[in-house]
Amino acid sequence: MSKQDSAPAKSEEHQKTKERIIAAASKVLAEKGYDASTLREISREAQAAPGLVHYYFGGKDELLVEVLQAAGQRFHRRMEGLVEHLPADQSLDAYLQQLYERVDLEPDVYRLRYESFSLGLHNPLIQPKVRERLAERRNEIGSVFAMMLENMEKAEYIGHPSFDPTILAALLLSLFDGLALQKIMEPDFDLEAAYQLLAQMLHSLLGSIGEERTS
Amino acid sequence: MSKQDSAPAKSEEHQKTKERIIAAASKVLAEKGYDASTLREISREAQAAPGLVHYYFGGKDELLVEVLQAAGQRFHRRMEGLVEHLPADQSLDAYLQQLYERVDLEPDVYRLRYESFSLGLHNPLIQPKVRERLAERRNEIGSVFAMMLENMEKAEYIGHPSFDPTILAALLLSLFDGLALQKIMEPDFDLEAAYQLLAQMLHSLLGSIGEERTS
Amino acid sequence: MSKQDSAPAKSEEHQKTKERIIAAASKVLAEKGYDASTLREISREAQAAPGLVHYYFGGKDELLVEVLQAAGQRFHRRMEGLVEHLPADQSLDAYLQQLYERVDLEPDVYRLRYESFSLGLHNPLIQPKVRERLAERRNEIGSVFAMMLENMEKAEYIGHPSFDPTILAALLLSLFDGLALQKIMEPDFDLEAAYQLLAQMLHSLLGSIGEERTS
Amino acid sequence: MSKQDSAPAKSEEHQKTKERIIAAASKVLAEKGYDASTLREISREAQAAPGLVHYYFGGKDELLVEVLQAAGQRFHRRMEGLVEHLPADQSLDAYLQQLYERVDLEPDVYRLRYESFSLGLHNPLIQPKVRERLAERRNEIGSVFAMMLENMEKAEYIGHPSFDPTILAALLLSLFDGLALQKIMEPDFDLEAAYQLLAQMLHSLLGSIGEERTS
DNA sequence: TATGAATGAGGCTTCATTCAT
DNA sequence: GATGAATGAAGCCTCATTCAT
Repeated sequence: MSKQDSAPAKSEEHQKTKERIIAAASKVLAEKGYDASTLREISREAQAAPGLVHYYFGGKDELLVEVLQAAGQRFHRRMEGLVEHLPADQSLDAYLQQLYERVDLEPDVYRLRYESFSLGLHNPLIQPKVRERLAERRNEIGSVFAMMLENMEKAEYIGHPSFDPTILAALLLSLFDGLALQKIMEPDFDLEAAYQLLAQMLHSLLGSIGEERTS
Repeated sequence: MSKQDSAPAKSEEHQKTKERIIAAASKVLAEKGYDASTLREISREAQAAPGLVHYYFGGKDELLVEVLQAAGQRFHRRMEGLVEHLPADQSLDAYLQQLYERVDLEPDVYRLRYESFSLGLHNPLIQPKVRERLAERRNEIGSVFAMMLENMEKAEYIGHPSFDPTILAALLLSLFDGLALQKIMEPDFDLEAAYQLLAQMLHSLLGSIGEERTS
Repeated sequence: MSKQDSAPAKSEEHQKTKERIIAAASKVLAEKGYDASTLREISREAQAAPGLVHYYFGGKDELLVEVLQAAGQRFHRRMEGLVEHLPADQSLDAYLQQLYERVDLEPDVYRLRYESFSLGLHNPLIQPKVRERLAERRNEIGSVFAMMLENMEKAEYIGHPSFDPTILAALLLSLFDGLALQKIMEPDFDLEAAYQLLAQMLHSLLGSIGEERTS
Repeated sequence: MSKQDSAPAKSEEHQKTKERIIAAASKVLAEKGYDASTLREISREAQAAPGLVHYYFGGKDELLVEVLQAAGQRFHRRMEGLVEHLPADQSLDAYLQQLYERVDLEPDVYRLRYESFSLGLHNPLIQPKVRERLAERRNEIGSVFAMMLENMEKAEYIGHPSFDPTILAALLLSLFDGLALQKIMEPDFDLEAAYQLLAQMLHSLLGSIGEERTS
C-alpha cells in the first residue's frame, strides 16, 4: 500500500524477492497442489533461501493466501481489460470466446482455482479468502452482464430483465470453472460445443427477455 | 466389541471391515481433505487396527481410489432411484428440486467431489478415476435428459433437439457442482434463486426447440 | 497404574522401550541441559527411532515431564530407603553423611534438578511438576526431621520444637541443592566443611530446643 | 528516534546502545530463559538493529557473558550499599531483612541467577563466569559476616569463631537462592517464617560461639 | 559505523509404512 | 488373518549468523 513511494532501493529489491516467491509458489502450487508442494521446492524455484518464505510470509498457509490474492488480482485485471476492449454489439459472444480460449492458454489459472476450492473447504485460514474471491468473481461477471443488459436496453433490443445479474453470474461462474475442469481433465472434451450451447442458452435467455417486453 | 459372535464366513467379516474403513475414510476425507486425513484417524473412526488399511487396500492412495469408487456408485444409485420416481410430466422441475435439496442434505458428497477434483488434477493414480467418474456423471445426466426429450417428443411438445444431450450434461454437471460449492462456502448464497434461474433457462432452451419445430 | 497386571508380553516390551527412552533422556538432559539436548541424540542413546519419543510421550516437553517424574520417584525411593536404615540414635549425622556422599556419587541428580529449576521458571508445562516436586521433597525432609524429633522427645533429649519441620525442611532443601551446586561447579569447594558446619548448626538448633525445655 | 541530536562522542553513543542491549537481554533472559530468548526479540526490546548484537558482542553466548557480568556487578554494588547502611548493632537481622525483601522486589535477579546456574552446568563458555560469580558472592557474604564477627568480638559478645566465614557464606548463599526459588515457584511459600528460622539458627550459632568462650 | 535482508543448518514433529508376533 | 509397536524419511519452521550497502 505504501513503501514503494520515493525510496526504491531497498524496498524494491524487497518487493522483487517477495514477488519472485509468489510467482514460484503459484507455479508449483498449480502443478502439484498445496500439500504436495514443499517450501523447499518453491524456494528453489524462486532461487531464494528456504527460510525466506517464513521471513516474508510467516508460513506456508500465509504464503498461499498471498498467492491466491495475487492470482485473484491478476485474473481480475485481465478480465477488466478483456471487457473494456469488447465491441459493444457483439460483447456476449466475444466475452465467451475469450473465456473459452483462456482454458487452453492458461490452464494453471484453473488448476489453482480448484486447488483453492478444495483448500477453502477445509483450511480455516484460506476459507474466507476463497469465499471473498468467489463473491468478487461473481460481481465481476455480474457487472459485465449488467453492462451488456444496459446496452441492450438502450438499443431497445430487450426489456428490463426479470432476474438478478448476480444470480446469473453464479451460474456462469460455475460453468466457466466446471467446463474448464472437464477440459483439463479430459483433453478430448468438446469444450467448443459446450460454449456454443452456453451461448445459445444465453441468447435464448436474453431473447426471452425481449419477448417478455414485447408481449 | 467381540469378534466371535455367530459364525459368518470370514470373507463376510472381511467385507464388513473393508466397508467400515471406506465409510470412515469418506467421512474423514470430506471433513479434512486428503492430506490432513491420517490413516490413524480413519482407522480409529472405523474401529479398526491402523495396519489394516495397508493390509486390505495397499496404501493411502489405493484406499482413496476405492473411496471415490464407492462414493461414485452410491451417488449413481441414488440418482437412478431419483429419476425412476420422477412423475413423467414434471420431470425436469422435480429433478432440479431433488438436486437443489441434496446440497444442504449431503454437503459431504460435494466436499468429497471437490477434494477428488483437486486430487485428480495432480495425483496420477487418482486422475483416471476422477476422469472416469466425470464422464459417468455426464452420462447419467445426459441419459436423464435424453429420456425427458424423448418423452416430450412423443408427446409432441417439442421437436428433435439440435444439441447433444451429453454437452448439455457437461453444462449441468458444472452447474450442480459449482452452485453447491458456492452454497457450502457461503451459507447466505441464494441457491434457490440460482436453481430457479437455471430452470428458467432450461425451459427456455427446451421451449425454443419446440418453437424451432412449430415455426 | 494398570496394564502391567497379567499380560506381560506386549506391554512389558512396551514399558521397556519407554523406560529406555526415559533413562537415555535423563542422561542426556543431565549432560547437556534441556535445550541443547536433541531428540535425535536421546533416541540414539536409547537405541530407538526418533519418532518413538512422540509415539510414547507426545513431544519433547512431555518427555521431560516424565523424566522429572521418574527422577523424583527414584530420588524419593532412595531417600526412603536411606532413612529406614538409619540407626535411631545417630540419625541426623548419618542422614547428612548420606546426602554429602551423594553429591559426588550422583552429580547428575543435581544437574537434572537445576535444569528443572531453570525450566520450571519459564516453561508453563514444566512449572507445576517442579513446584510439586519441590513440595514433595520438602515433605520428605520434613517427615525425616519430624521423626527424629519424635524420637528425641521420647528419649527426653529435647522438648517440643518451636518451629515447623516443613520450614526447616525448606532451609535444608535449599542447602542440599545449593551446596551440591557449588561442589559440582567448583571441585575444590570444601563440601565436607560445609556439611560439618551444617551439622553443628542443626545440633545447635536441636540442642536449643532441649534448653528451652529445661529452662 | 533520531541519531544526530547534540554531539556526544561516538563511543558514548556506542556505550549507550551496548548498555541498552544488555538491559534488554537481562530482561528477556530472566523472563524466557536463554534458549527461548531470541536475538530478534532482545534487539527489538533494546530498539536496536538485529545485527548489532553480533557487531558489538560477537554472538549470543558472548552477550550472555556480559549480561551475567553486568548482573553480578549490579548485585554486588547493591549488596555493598546495603551493608554500608546497616546499623552496627542490629546488622545481622537488618541484613537478613534486606535479603528477604529483595525476593519479592526483584525476582528477576533470582530468575537470572538460576538461568545462569543451569547454563553454567553445561555451557563451557559460561561456566567459568558462573563459577567466578559464585565465589565472589560467597566472599561478599563472607566478608559481611567477618565484619559482624569482628564487631561482636570487639564488643566482647562472642569469642573467636571456630569456623571459616567462607563456609558459612556457602551455606547462606545456598539458602538465599534456594529460598528465593521456593518463593518464586510457590507464591504461598512462607518465606518470612523461613527467614525467621534462619535468623534463629544464626543467632544460635553465633551465641554458641559466645558460650564456647564463656564456658 | 550500522542496518536488516538473506542464509541455511538443524530442530521438532508427523505419519505412511513395515513386520514380528 | 490381524495387530499395533516401531521405523525413518521428510516436512515446516526457527533463528543465530553473515554481508552487501
